[in-house]
Amino acid sequence: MMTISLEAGKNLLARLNKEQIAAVTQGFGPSLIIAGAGSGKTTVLIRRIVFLLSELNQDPDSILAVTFTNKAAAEMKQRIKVILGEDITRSLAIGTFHSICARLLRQEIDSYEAEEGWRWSRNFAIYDETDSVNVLKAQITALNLDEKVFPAKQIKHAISAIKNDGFMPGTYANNAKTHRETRLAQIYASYQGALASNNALDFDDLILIVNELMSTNPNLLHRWYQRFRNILVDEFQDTNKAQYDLIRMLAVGSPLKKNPIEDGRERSLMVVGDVDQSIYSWRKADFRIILGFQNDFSDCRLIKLEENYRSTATILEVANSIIANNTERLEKVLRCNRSEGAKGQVYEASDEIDEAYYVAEEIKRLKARGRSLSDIVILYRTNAQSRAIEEILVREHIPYTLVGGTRFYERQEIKDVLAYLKLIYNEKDSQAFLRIINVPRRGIGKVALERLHEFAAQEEISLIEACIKAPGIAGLGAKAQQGLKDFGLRFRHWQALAQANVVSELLAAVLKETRYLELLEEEARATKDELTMGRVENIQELLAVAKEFEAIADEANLESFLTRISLVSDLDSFQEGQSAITLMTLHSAKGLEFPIVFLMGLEEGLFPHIRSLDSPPALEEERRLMYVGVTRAADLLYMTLARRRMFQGRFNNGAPGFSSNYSVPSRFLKEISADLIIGFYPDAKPEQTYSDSRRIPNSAERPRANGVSAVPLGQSNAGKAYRMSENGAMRMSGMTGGANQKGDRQFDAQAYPPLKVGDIVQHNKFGLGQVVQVIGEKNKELYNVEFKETGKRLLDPKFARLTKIS
DNA sequence: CACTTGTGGATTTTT
DNA sequence: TCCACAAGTG
Repeated sequence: MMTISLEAGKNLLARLNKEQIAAVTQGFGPSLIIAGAGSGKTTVLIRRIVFLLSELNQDPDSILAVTFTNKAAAEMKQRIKVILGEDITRSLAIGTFHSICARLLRQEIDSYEAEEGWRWSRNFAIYDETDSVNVLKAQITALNLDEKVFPAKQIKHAISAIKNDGFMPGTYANNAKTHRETRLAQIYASYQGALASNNALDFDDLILIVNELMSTNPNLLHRWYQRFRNILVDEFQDTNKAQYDLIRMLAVGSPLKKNPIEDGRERSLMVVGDVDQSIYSWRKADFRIILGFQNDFSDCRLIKLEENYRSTATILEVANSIIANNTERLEKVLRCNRSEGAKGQVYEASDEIDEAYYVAEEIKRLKARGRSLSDIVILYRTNAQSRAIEEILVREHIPYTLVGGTRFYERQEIKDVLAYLKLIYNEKDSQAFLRIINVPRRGIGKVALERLHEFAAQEEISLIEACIKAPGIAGLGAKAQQGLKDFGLRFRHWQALAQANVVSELLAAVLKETRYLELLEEEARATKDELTMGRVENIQELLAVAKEFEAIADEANLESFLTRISLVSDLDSFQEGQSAITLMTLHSAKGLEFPIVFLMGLEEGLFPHIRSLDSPPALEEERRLMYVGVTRAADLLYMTLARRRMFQGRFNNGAPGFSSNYSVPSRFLKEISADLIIGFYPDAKPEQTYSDSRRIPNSAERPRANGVSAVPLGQSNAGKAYRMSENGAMRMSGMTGGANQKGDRQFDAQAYPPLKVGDIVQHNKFGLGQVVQVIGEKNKELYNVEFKETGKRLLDPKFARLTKIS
């Protein structure tokens, strides 16, 4: 390893400023790096790792580097590999909290037993949002609770929050105060028990269980404490309590707070973050952790990277003038390294179609002026906004890559096929079982499944065993009996195959023997259905993914394949440099940089989002999101808004929180000094629009996406078609047919008695509640009602039947 | 059991 | 608008 230092050492400090050098070359101990947007923190992190290895003589496997996305981890590894070579890079632990914890649990979970006696084994499944919500639904029903009062999705979010705060079911139950908290504790416990019986963990468990292991098992903690002597955490402002507890335990070797980092050996802990870019509080990230870090580690070094190398002076000033309106900040000034640059360009469109046309026209002009399409990104607050711009981009023949939205691994056909692999890997995974037991059709319906469950419970055998013995189940049709038995035996055969074959071969065998792909191909040929054709392609793509995985993975087995795909996001497969513009949400854009940025939908109620308007901290988070968006831009910044926006099939009126047909420009626009932007005249009506003479015709006359035919009318509600593009990112290539624009719909102003704050009301689902807020005016108001059972809810009196009491 | 039709209800961000 | 799920039909 000594050979590294000369070559690497020389370049290690090249082109770094004083603070960056200080961060890279500091000695051991704890440090906090406050890194403003565009201040080169990734470079610092990478060089710091190289410095630890080559100059401070640290072992590669003493390094733990936590990134926010898998993509960031992959990039970091790639750049280190170039400097230090493959062997060393391979032994570095670089990844997200979730992937690192998953890997650790594959080793350690056998020694974990919950208070309640639940256990998991190393082949645990990782449940995604859908799986978790389904389990939760079943539990809520089993507890005889009303799904209307306890909506599974909302409960999932609540449990997630509890887990991210580090509470196990028992602890939470003991601390439950309100009636609802007691109920929640009950649901939490039965949910967790159900996960255990499926040998499954959800995303949050990955971190929570590692925490439990570490804090209850001193030997185990000590082992990992000995190993990870150099810890680096990126995007530290978006760390939650559970994650921070874990880091602190690993750093100090004890679950108790305030221990010094000392064990007679050299250790370091470097966290890097920017309070102004904290945008994940809804995932229980807490930027106050970064503020408290110096207290927890009193000998902490503080280094501020305040030199911005990315953006023009104007763009930085725009960002600064916006973020200056926040109160909860850590003092920091971004110094600019570039010239003034062009002013921010604002366009007030008449509606979202006009807005999209403006962006498309501008992109064409930029291209004509020699800009590459890959230099351009379009950012928006909500995924739903992508639809309007996509349609125009397709129409104008501007290629684009969509990041987010419906992800590859969430598509039906992919989930189906993967469910086979998951079940083969973890036989207890009932979600996987339910998904595929009748896919393809085996003549097994609801009744047959109930019988099967009863039988399995009665005989105390697994569902798979029960399948094999299905001919012995009374009251089951011959078709179902045979179907179940065949499936059970076939399944055992696949399990045997899995022992001796690589993933792609196993996958191919499953596809062949189930005839899944064959049936799909037949259907595609027969119907010429775009959607089905896309599905066939997606499955072929999955096979390619498996093969690629085998080629590059360190351990190319089923276990690491499944772990990996459970934790990847759409963003992770996004590659820069393609000849296409990029579309994504502001959240996805964190950590990325583009020469040209379009921020769309700058309207009150959309951005800042309606759900944030009545909460000052939430509003500050929206502002940070705006700050993140602006600071993605290096050269040019565009901001657009639509005076009228089609929302759920109608214009703003009637949509929650909008009190008029016309939207109000985002307050963030008003916070920008007027001399930094052009095109924004808060009171003027837009004069010329791009779409006046070419409003989108209805779908029948619309141009076809990429030359393929649109979805036939009858299929319009069957879903969306997606196709893979060359780089593995998704592109929407089908259009939902049958849509026609009816224009503005009239409301008959219904006669309902207006309510005011303080009124007590009765709702037939939610029970008694009190109006705490009235939003909007006249016949369009909405009521924020606090219910005894369910808490606050925003209700539209046009839909919700509210009866005034008293 | 599989498929069609109808209705009600919902709307942020994602590892 | 559009999606999920319930109810109804072959």
